[in-house]
Amino acid sequence: MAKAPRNGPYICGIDAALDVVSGKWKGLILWELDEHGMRRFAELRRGLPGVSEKMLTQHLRELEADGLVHRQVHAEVPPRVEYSLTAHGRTLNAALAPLGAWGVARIRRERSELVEHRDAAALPRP
Amino acid sequence: MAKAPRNGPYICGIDAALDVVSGKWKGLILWELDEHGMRRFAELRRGLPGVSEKMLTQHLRELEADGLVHRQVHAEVPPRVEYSLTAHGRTLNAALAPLGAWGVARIRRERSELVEHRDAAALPRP
DNA sequence: TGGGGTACTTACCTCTTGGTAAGTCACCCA
DNA sequence: TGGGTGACTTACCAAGAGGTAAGTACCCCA
Repeated sequence: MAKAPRNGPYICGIDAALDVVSGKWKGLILWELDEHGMRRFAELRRGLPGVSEKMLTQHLRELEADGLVHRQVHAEVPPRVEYSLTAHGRTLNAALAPLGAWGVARIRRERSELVEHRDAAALPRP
Repeated sequence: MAKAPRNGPYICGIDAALDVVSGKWKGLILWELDEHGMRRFAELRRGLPGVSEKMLTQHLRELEADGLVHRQVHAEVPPRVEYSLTAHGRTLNAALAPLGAWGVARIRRERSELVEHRDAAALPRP
């Protein structure tokens, strides 16, 4: 149940969107599914270095409950389960794109600041 | 210290952006500052129904440390402190805008589903 | 017979997030 | 003299997010 009643009512849209996206691996899962279109459980696990099986299933269930991810079970042995984005999931990812670009720019900015500091520290002492 | 080393390294941009935005009131604070341009501490507190003073100061400090919010102290009595967005804060808000729109659409969708369910429940039993 | 793969579930534990309540310091007003 | 304002800080506490480790059920391969 994890986060059962889906914290509402929301004050604004950001609020509502952050609610479904917040969770340590949710953004990465969405990104991974967007990149590959369709992924099996173990593929996702391998694609997200450090995720535990518990959190992966939990987040996938929440994303499914929120109508962002589609879960298709094939009645085979060994079992095969395929995850993909729903139409709503794809619109969410599209809305997330500018944020991702901002994040990339921020990482670049931070890294260049680090380099400046390192260079400053490397200067000979007067 | 709150979240001291700013969880890096990031796997992708979404990751980095969500890191600075996640926090119960961060999105609302950003939105409030974007709407009004400049706000005093008590104005923000009144604008965010339910926020505690502790969380408001903590979030504002983190946003300031992340270079998103500018904090101007006027040496007066009683003290006056004004918060506003930096250039980076404004670009973040711009990147957040599509997500906000998505959230609004989602709220509308959920509400209409609720109405359908209510109407279905209100049908006369056969 | 034992090891590995698939997709999970369950129990337990810890660390973080956020809430409550109170204290602070300087001033102004009644 | 006491209360109110402004912008905080501090101590304590509860809920929950997320990690670890083990168990499940079935099959294939060496």
